[in-house]
Amino acid sequence: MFHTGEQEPPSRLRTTPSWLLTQTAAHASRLVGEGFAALGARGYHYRLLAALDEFGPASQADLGRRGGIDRSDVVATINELAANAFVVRAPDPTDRRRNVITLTPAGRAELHRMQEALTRVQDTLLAPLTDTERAQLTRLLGKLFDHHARRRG
Amino acid sequence: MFHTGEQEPPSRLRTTPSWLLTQTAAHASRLVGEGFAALGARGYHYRLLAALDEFGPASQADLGRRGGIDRSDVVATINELAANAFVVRAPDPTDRRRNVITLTPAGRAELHRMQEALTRVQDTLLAPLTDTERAQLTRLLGKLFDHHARRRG
DNA sequence: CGCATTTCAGATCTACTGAGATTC
DNA sequence: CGAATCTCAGTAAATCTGAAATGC
Repeated sequence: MFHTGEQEPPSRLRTTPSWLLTQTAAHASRLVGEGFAALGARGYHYRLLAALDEFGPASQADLGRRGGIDRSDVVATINELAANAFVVRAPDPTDRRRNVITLTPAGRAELHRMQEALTRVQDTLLAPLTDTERAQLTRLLGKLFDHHARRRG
Repeated sequence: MFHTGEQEPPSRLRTTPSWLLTQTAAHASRLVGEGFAALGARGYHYRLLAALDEFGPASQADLGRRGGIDRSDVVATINELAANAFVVRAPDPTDRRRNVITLTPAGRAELHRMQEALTRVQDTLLAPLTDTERAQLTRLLGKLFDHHARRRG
């Protein structure tokens, strides 16, 4: 991104944590996105498949809450996953407003492929960090995630 | 985001650093974006103003490299900044392919407003971390940023 | 009635690609 | 000629809003 040599990167930008987080994260997102794109998938697919794998069948609204995806985007993503037979969408007999989304074996296989892609990206991304630093980073991010993920978006 | 109570957040997602980074970062980006939006500005504006403030007048191509913004998006962003008289775009007499972009006093004032907004967001974002942890996080992110920012996007 | 769920249409921001015109 | 610069048009992914239809 920044050209080779001649200029140092912006020092003020480098000392602003939220900015660093945003920037580094943008980079991480891009790498993760590329990893998923190689499978013809996207982040939304992973989040929904992972949520289904962990919590079992759920309504679309619940999936959205668990995966942090807007109700509106869940619809489109489930459409795509269902078109690939990675999930099944069936009306909930106990509440006819809802659809029950169920992970299929093919969907679980797809999830595993995506997880492997994620692991590979990890190695690239965290290359400059030692094992200790990686653990530190995971802990700090987990703390931030726990704090923010459940109170307002 | 995740509903109050009843279910723990996805544990597998919580132990994947690149995923945590992506997710937490998405949240940070949203917060930062909201902070900027309150000023009628966006991240691109901040990046370009900050780069100009630190390095002085530059061509659009250089600004793009320094701020990690695509050549194409620099054009549109400079258009907007120039429309608000935050920067001046003038042809480079020594190289007629280039425009020289210069920060105006109004642009510097705008940058300061954006920096204050960023500081406020910081406090919200890093609320769950101690001072030591904040320093740790900044160091780790800086390391990642340094490693990745200058070799391919 | 109020509320939740699903769905669609549309908007924004960041990021990237491709192509063309100009100039070095 | 090859390379860099600026510009425009268009695409993609993630996120969110508003409104409508349906059912609790």
